[in-house]
Amino acid sequence: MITIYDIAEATGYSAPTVSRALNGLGSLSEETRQKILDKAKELGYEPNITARTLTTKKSYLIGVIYDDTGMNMGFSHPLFSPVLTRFREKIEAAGYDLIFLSRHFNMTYFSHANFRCIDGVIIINPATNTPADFSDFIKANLPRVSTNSVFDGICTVITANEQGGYEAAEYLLKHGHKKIGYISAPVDGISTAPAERFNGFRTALEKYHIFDDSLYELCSDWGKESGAEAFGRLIKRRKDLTAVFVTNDQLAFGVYEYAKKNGIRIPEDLSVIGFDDEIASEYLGLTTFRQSTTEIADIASQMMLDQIDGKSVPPIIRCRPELIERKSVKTIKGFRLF
Amino acid sequence: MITIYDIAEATGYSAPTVSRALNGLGSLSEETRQKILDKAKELGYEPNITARTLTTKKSYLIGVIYDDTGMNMGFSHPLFSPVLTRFREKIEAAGYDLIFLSRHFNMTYFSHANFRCIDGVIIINPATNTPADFSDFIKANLPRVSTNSVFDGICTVITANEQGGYEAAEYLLKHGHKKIGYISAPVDGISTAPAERFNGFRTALEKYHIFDDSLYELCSDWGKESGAEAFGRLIKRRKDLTAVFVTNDQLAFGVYEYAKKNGIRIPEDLSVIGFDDEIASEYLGLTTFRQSTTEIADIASQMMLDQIDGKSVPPIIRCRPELIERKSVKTIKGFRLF
DNA sequence: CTGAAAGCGCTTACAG
DNA sequence: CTGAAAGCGCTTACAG
Repeated sequence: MITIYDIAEATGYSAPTVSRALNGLGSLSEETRQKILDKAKELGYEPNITARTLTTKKSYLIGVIYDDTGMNMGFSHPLFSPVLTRFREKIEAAGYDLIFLSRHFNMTYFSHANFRCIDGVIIINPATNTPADFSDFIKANLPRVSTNSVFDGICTVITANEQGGYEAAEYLLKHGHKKIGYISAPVDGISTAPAERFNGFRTALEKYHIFDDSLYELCSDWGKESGAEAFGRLIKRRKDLTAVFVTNDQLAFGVYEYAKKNGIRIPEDLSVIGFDDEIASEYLGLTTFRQSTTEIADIASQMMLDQIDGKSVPPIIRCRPELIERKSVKTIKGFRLF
Repeated sequence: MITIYDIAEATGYSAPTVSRALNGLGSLSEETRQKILDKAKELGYEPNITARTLTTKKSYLIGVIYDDTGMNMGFSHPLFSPVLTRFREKIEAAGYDLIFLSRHFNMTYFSHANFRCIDGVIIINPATNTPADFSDFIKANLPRVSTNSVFDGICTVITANEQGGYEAAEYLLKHGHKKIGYISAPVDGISTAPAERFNGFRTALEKYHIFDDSLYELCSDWGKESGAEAFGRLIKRRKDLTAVFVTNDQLAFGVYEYAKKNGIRIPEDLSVIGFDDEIASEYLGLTTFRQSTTEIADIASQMMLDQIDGKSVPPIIRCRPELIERKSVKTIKGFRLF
């Protein structure tokens, strides 16, 4: 391993001077700088971030909080996967590297962050088995951004879920539906999305005074089995339903399964709208919302870099989801709400 | 930030003694150790890996080579996603953290690895735009493992692709097919899978003297459009085909699309076998192979830890893929090869 | 424009 | 069983 001392010795300059030349800092004569740079190249010098971090406290490391526990999708998530990919691109282009934070060996996310001297943290999907606590990050004023859940004191870049819910209801209303159910993913304090989407949905229905509580059904988890069960409960209670809006596509897949087993045709007998636009959704022809992953990641990385630069950032930024029209919604003729 | 010097001062011992107590090294009296440990806890001491790495050259960092360029799936890949998830679990349980390696700022993967003082590297999916060169890793004898492509000098844990190809052909033969096409993903020197699967396939057909070159069709990339085009070329040339084995499910999806557009029914008119078992495959009823991602990741992490421990590891380990029977293969009656 | 000194937080021989 | 010394590779004031 070649160090700045090797370059210092080879050129006759001191280590600090070599350091300045390498970093383009201080006032050096052009000649000196060039000599040092040439020698560095000749010797195949490679900087050592570890040593630099020890003195500067800057690691150029961004911690990623991503825990699959309870989700069981690995990195194949319709929102998380593209957000992580794009965020990584942007953050690496700015000279930072991504490292996964964990909670092994009695460490908390925060102690792990300190252990690694990270410069910032992105919360994509925290573990849900034990409540994640981010207060330490906030107290320490570590640059931080969240891309899926709203946490007080953490700049959150997230889909305009309420608007999505409203648009879903409006879309169904426009297609002539009046009896519209809502199947919700768990409301667990981790993801705020199910409640937000429901709020928008409810607001739209209340506008026309057609909302009532028996339209709402809650799932125990985010998987399709859970969606099938919930829809079963819902349809038994409300046989008059012509449409259902589901928090996310996985649950909607469960509705498809239940429908298939029970001879309910989609969209002839039942219209469905989901959320997420998973890969399989295209194959099913499911009308659903696609979250603006590129926009979310771009803004999140910018918010991160801004905080690192000492700038203040807004507490929350909403990105509009896009309705992907396919063929799971039927138009009911002879009926017009608007 | 609390350092060992703070603990030393608070307890009256020296820094080296504190270090020994904290790390459980050297011969310390139980009393000393306990006093130091108690004080460390009381002060809220957290170790700093940066300083330790500088002296020990051990970072407890494993570099991940994962580049989406040209693949365009982000982290949502049927093989890579679960392998990365499981590998991460295992490696973190052993006290290591995962960091992504990139090639930004004129860095090579290797110089980035040195920059970060990583202890090992896992190659999941290297960038394909510029040929990745791993010779430096090998020369430096850095612990290394590859989970998708075979590189000389790098311990590779990979699916028994040839066996998969053989089994696919055998399965189709057993179901009465004799005219079986093969649609291959690009043979580009990065992924060895397409060629390996083809080899197995070819071996099986040659055994019964029914292989000929016009059964083979090569795709320009791994996407479904490419698969549709390739199948178009193939079926025009060989109208007698009753089945086709496709390197991977994405390409097989293209076959489905082409078939749908051209009134070819699956499996009535055409039997199809894919590889990967993507999520959408289940919805299509595609018979395909599932790679043993858990096994691959478990072995890969073990190989990594073994190398870190100075043990030697085998150059290559093959994991058997599992055939997932669904309904894309028809049995041709009245014909028996075996 | 350049260098001597000191320090970042930790560990490793070497003594005793 | 414990400590004084030195070093890992780099950067930051402080001088001149």
